[in-house]
Amino acid sequence: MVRTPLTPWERQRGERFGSLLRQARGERSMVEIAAAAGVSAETLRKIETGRAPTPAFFTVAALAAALEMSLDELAGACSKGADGRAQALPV
Amino acid sequence: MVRTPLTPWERQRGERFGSLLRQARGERSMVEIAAAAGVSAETLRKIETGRAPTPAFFTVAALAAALEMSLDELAGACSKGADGRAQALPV
DNA sequence: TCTTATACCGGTATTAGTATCACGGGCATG
DNA sequence: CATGCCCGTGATACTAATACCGGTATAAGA
Repeated sequence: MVRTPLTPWERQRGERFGSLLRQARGERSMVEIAAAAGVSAETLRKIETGRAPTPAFFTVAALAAALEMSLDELAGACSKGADGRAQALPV
Repeated sequence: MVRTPLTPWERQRGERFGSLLRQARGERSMVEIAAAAGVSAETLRKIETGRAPTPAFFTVAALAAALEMSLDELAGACSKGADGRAQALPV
């Protein structure tokens, strides 16, 4: 095995991550944010829907800048469960 | 064109990004930091040397946590030139 | 009703990130 | 000098991210 396939946990984390972005987007359209971040609308959609669970760092950074949110908060929120409790990382 | 190849600018940004990580690592070994972040040492090496110029977001987040550095500062530092001046993003 | 805009979905193509394997350099110890 | 150990590196394999295309559904407006 050369590259570990994404675990279910990572996919769930991707879904939570996408939900946060969608929530932060609010009323604004996908194309608007995607254009502001310099990524394609399809990419933004895949990230928001969790179909791209581990996006590139600078892609996320650009989106966060377009949405005016903190990367640290974003990463912190995704390491916690939906109920807000801290979630253990897989070994 | 299906996926845009990385531009020279993006590769240079990756080199700066890696330099920052290596600098932050200091005396500690690659394996130590990689193990703490939960990634392979080779991956950390590629990121540090700039051969993986656009690493995954959660990979960077884990490394930043292991190095105790801020993601926002990291992203901000990479959007600036080596001299510290702000650098224009590509269109 | 017809058009338009937005978002979702499936498929496809291509590049890039990540992990495993194998190798060489430095350094200590026998 | 030989041996083993740790670190970093090069090559290779495989999966995932990104982008483009076409189609579909829904809602708003002319």
